Amino acid sequence: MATIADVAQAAGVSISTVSYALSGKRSIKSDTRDRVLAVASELGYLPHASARMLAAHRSHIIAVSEPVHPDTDDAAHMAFAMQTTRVARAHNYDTLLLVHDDALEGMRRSAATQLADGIVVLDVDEDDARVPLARTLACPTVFVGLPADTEGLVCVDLDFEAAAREAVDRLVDAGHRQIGLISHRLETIERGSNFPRRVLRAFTERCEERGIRHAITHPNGHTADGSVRRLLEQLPGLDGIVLNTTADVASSLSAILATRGLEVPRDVSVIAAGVSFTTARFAVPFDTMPLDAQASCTAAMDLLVKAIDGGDRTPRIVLIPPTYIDHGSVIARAAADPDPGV
Amino acid sequence: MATIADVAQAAGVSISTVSYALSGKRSIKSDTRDRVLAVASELGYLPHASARMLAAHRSHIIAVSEPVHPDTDDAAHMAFAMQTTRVARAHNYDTLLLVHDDALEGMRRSAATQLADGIVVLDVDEDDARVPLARTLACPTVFVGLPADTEGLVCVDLDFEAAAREAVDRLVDAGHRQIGLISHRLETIERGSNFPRRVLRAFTERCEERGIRHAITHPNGHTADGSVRRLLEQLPGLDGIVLNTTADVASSLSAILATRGLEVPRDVSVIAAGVSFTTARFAVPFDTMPLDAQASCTAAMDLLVKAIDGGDRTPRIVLIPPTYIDHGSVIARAAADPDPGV
DNA sequence: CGCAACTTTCGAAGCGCTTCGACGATGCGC
DNA sequence: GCGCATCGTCGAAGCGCTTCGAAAGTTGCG
Repeated sequence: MATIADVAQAAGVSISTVSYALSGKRSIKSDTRDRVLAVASELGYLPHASARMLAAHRSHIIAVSEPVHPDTDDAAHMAFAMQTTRVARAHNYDTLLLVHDDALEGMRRSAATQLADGIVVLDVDEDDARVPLARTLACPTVFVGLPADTEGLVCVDLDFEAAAREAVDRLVDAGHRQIGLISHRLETIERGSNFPRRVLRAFTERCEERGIRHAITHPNGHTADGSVRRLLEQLPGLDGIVLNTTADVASSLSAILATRGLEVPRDVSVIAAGVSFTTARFAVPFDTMPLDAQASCTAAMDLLVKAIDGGDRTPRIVLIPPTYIDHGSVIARAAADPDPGV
Repeated sequence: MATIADVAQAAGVSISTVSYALSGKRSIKSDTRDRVLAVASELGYLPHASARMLAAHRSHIIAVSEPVHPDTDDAAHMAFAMQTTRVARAHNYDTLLLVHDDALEGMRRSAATQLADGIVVLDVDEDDARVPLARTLACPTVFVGLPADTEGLVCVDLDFEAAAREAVDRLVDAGHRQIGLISHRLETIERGSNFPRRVLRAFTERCEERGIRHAITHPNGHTADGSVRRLLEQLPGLDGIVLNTTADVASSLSAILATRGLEVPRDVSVIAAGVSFTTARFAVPFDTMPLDAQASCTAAMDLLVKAIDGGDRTPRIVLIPPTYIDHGSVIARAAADPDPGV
């Protein structure tokens, strides 16, 4: 491996000149700089990572805390971890994956040893133990997801409330009058996941504001079987469904409605809101406002880099407005509002 | 952050004594050592990662190359990345995630800058560009998966051939006489994935050795719809199915067979071989020989650590024998072999 | 009692880089 | 033509740790 000393010698300049030529932190005469760069690339010189870290007090590594519970939705988590990594690279950072069963230990260690310049916390629970920990760490930290107490934190998340409201509004504006919400399994919610509750709350509020009959159900297995039955019991004239659930439940919905003679969108309109899978490949693709890993991770990384490089650690909550993707699963009903609005 | 100098001063010894007391690389009188350890934990001392790396020529970081193609099976990949990380921690290594679109650049960089002590290459293609690259790197590398040319490499993989043979044997021994294989989509195979071909080959060979009628099909969508139709065309008396395909295709199988009046296992026995999803939660759970991330990653990490710490870089191929998990989806047929064997 | 052989601890030399202060060389104004 | 600011470069001081060699202090044996 070539060192900076090799480059300096080959280019006939001092070590510091090479360093400045490569970093651009001081001006170097352009022909000297060109010579240094040429020699460096010829020798295949790349600075030794730990030497650079030690001298510059900067590791260019970001730790990603991704805990894994039994009911973890692997595909969704993967997307976030991958996106975080991809976005980090765009900022010239590498990512260290922390999945140790004790997520706290990993965060503490990578902060204390200064292995990481910053931390991204994924899959945040309502009452997440990583929240109080982050408050004690000197290491800049960004949460992707909203814990209950956000005091002093930097958080990024999809605006689930807005997604729920928009789903209701779209259905109501298109003339729907009996709307059901298929939520996540109760165990998921009880385990502490936060966003399903936010959707529940906003859904209920908006339906009530608009004076619409509504019902909520939680699947108990991995299909929409029981959910559909319960919704129809409560809303015999069910004409709209909002989905905020898992991929397996959502993908089973059309077939299960079909067994009751209901077709999407002919009889029932469907909108997925704040879901982490794509509905495009379903037999009947549903309109969706996805929980977009790319948007969240990009915003989170911007904030993190700003905190690391710019020293701006102002606490803040960034809610990402949902994007509506139309797949034709919502149609206007006979009793449609004369002014569809939106 | 406390440094080693702080610990030394507080314990009234020299820096090197602290270092040896903590590393155990030289003997230190036990009461001195205890005092040092006590002071260190009292001050919450943890060695500065990059200083340690620089001095010890060891980063305690392993790079994990996980490329992402359009048809990537996210959940399966996640499992491997997570398992690798977990196993690495057990060896006191952290993992750096390399998912940059140019996987080669990441490997080259982390090796050249000595950011990583070793590399784990996941999701290996038949003709993987990372193979020739690894041969040029000084950094110990382990492949999880088998490329076409394994010359000089260290590779770990499930013994897919054995899994395919065992599936055939189990079915034949239980009296099945017309066996179909539902493989992966052709585009996946053409993209370069290796293991589907190994399964195809071994399946065909074994069926011919045992003189059994057989057929192979590739799904073209995300359900088993067309596959079942094609198999039944070729094998009207189809009584056994081997699955080596994706989760969505597999999970749709029972329902699709049902539309033809076929029930598992009453009419058709099913075995999944070398699949990366769990069949336990299917409506009808299938017997399976899973592609087990934990087994592969553990074996890979053992080899990698042996290469890093022990300097043993002998090329070798480790094939992990499949484990058969019985869920009752195979039953004996009328024409059963008098000696079920196995 | 003296010397060899340990045992225990220390000092100092790096690891390869960044960065600060300084120094000679130029350019400019008066 | 002299002083002053600016430019381009260099030397050296770390960053916090590991590790080698050696210096004390101890023990054992002839």
